[in-house]
Amino acid sequence: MEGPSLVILKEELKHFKGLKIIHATGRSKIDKALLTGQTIKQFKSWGKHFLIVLPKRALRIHFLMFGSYRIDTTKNSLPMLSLALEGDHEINLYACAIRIIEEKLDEVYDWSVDVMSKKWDPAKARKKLKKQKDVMVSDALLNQDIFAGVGNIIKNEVLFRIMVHPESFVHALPPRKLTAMITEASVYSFEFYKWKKVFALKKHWLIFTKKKCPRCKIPAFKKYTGKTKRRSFFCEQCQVRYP
DNA sequence: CGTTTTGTTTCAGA
DNA sequence: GTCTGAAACAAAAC
Repeated sequence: MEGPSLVILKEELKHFKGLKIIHATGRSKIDKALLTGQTIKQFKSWGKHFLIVLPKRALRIHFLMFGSYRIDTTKNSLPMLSLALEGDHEINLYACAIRIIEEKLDEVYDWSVDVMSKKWDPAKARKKLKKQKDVMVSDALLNQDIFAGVGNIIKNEVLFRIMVHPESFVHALPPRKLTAMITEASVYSFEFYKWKKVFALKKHWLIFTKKKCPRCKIPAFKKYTGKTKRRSFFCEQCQVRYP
């Protein structure tokens, strides 16, 4: 689940702010006794981390690849965590990694790294990218310390939009391409968010899972690229490879 | 029905 | 120390 999906979840849950947790169950090994009786102060997100803020601590939910949730309803599988709230509400979290954060969130998270945050700082991303030696752009975009929230779909779409080959090296990008990559990581995340909300995400994919290039129509490539070895879809003709 | 995947952490071994 | 590959985790689409 990529960053924009968590922004949507935050919106879906905003009316539960201020409600007390009556009961917590599920397969997660966290100490659920720490949660009962606590009031939900806020829902936040940092990249792919979904945060349920309680008075003294926070719950950190990571949905990984296959995580999902249900609000006021259930799935057939066992939830990793189920929160029964006041007013007969419930939040069910499935196939996710859950941790309790005892530290202050501002000490744990640099909000300016989140591409969808109001505090997103492209100049900081650029500085970090300048330090990346022998790193391919397809790995750099997935680096959560630089582009928190960007996942494999966003990576592919950003690289197609800026017409850069996924196996290009960061240090070889011309300055304007580097700027475009940083800008588009944030811009496309907001478009992902907008389309996902109206269930029209796939419809707008230009290259991800596509068989041919929408621009020049030649067959698209699929390759597991970089150290992260994640799927990259690209056009060998349109997307320039910077060595 | 086996394979694949919107992801990350952990750990053994080099 | 530091890097890397594999395993672990989990669920549903194809």
